[in-house]
Amino acid sequence: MTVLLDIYHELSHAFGPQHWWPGDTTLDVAVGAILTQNTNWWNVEKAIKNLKKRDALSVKVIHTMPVEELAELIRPAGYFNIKTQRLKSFMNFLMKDYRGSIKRMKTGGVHQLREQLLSVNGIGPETADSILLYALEKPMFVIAAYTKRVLSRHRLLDDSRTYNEFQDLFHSTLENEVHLFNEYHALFVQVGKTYCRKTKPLCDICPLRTFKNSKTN
DNA sequence: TGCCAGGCCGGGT
DNA sequence: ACCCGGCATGGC
Repeated sequence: MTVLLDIYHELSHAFGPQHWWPGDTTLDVAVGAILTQNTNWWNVEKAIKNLKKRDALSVKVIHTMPVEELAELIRPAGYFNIKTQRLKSFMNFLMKDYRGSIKRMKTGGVHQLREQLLSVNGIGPETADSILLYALEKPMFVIAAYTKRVLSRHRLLDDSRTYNEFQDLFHSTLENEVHLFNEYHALFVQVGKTYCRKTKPLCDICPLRTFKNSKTN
């Protein structure tokens, strides 16, 4: 019925299950969401590995650790000075509002949680929604640069639309289900990386080429 | 080699 | 309300 659901099925068929953040703890996911801002996931994995090796993937340890030491551990993720501050801000928030336990966020209402996350310095809409969806398992659709690019390349929604307008499109035309949103966002990243790069796009063999100019509502 | 990666902030118009 | 420079490592 809806084009967006058809696109999901096409991507799912083309790429299969994405299983982002499988078996990771709630905190692993949230830390990963901050570290991966404008950064290749491969670099983030090295930083996460460094943290785990030092038993530093915990709210209290990151909260307490000297910034120089933390920066050194997450260096491979890039922007390490700014991301050190962002991790610190996030842990401050968890200590202050949730007594240092991110799991305590799970009982909260999704809209209130989103506002709280957005108020943390260093957490914007995509990072907040990634934490809500992948860490707290709330049905919040995540919009990435790839999501915008893929949809605008196919003339389904203009790239100049805002984050919230892109998000509303998914929230209003799809069932708000965690599993669907989880897979779908990951699939947009996958198809974007494979066929929708800024330079050398492969539009002629993209699995979504037949959806060009489709109406989205 | 240069460009890019699962953004966000702060200062300027 | 936008627009833009800065942030930084590692892979292709």
